[in-house]
Amino acid sequence: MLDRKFILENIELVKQNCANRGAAVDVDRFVELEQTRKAKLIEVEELNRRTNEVSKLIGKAKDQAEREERKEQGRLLRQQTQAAQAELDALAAEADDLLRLIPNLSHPEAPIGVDDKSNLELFRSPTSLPEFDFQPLDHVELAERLDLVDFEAGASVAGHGFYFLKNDAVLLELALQRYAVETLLGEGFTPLTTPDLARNDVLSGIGFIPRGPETQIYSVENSDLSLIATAEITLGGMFAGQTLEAESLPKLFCGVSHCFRTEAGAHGRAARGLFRVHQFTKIEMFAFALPEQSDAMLDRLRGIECRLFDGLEIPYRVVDTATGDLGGPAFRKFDLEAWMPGRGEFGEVTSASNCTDYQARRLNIRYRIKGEKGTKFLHTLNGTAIAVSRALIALLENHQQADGTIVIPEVLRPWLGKDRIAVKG
RNA sequence: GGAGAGGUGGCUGAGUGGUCGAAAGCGCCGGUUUGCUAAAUCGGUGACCGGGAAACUGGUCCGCAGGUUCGAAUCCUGUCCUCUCCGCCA
Repeated sequence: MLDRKFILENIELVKQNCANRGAAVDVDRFVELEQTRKAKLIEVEELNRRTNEVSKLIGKAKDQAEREERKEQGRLLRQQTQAAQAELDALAAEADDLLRLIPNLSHPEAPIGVDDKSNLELFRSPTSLPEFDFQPLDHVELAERLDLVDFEAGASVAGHGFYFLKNDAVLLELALQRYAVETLLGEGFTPLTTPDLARNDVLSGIGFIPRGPETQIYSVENSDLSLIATAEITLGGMFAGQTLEAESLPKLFCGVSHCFRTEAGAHGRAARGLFRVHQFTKIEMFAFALPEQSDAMLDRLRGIECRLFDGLEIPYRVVDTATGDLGGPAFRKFDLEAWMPGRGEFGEVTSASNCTDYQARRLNIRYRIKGEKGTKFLHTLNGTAIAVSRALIALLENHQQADGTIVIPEVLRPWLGKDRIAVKG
């Protein structure tokens, strides 16, 4: 969320930003609520002050009569205080609900537009698009021929959108994980396997809505837990409520986790095969940074994503995400879209976001500079290293050969133990 | 899952109804002393929200949420977490 004071001082800017992002939030109503809230706060504090004053006097009362008289006075004050406090709480809750709906500010260079059609292509990969002298297959057909994925079994066990990886696809998943983690270790990231569930207040701190008709999240009945949609949730939640030393920043983590998404309302749209599934494995990068570090850190995360896909010899383009497509927390977001021959178009495979202090403020993650008074909110960033299901699509489809085999890129061979996937026997 | 113990400031740790935002020690910052370092010594040293140009000042915070009371770190309830023992288990 944004700083309440900042909103009051920059009402027009915030309204314009909401419009650019397609966020229908009543900013004026928030401003009005916030102003009455402040006035009420002063009133409550004054009542508290008087209540405290009276309470202190009771201990020093000279005799029983005076004591009783003051107690009565205290009782009356308490009633008034409680009433005022209740009004304040109601105002604060309503203002807070609105505040949490206001999206982050947007980077001045982010393209302005209501949806992904306004995304701006920045550059393309050194790997050029493949030229096939045969009719390329899509990953579903390839997986079928090579016996790599069992969609039917997935559907019968857990429903549409679930799948079993099989044979070399399993080795590929492990190889991709290992490749990503090794690369990130070389970059100074601390590797973590994270919980696949998280408390709902962590979810909403990161910016997800755990329950409700629009939710993308599976929640666990009779508990405060949900299945995570990304390790961004657990990694970001690690330091909730904590104050870190400035000199310990930036902190870099890579998380290995499963991701679960209901994909409510997304059926039929590019839903074939592994593209839009309810569960996948992902290696995620997460950074806790000082404000002055976050711009460069976003470039760094994007650079790592590019290098990972360069190593996989997969063609892609990098886009600067338009304001309307940023979601709530991101200040700026770069996506890598890999070429997917089966669809004949680019499909999102990774995403790197600078969320500035938006998540940190919700999760209350601060930093302290040695020798300076007070604390400030740090910046959080996240980026996909490898989302296995989508990386598999790009890998299979781009590296397919005329003879029906898949050539494995050099970087995965040490982990896979072979240079080619072929039909068995 | 069962039985206990406990969660207090950056850390250790006192505090069982008022003068407690909280002893003491450590750490940290500053002064004095001092060839240098160390030691000694004196003083300062929590966070958040608000008011004020500032000095300063009001409120809130002793895991979290409620309750009792004029008044709660302290009493009550719930909850989360940690530790120990037992059971179960990959």
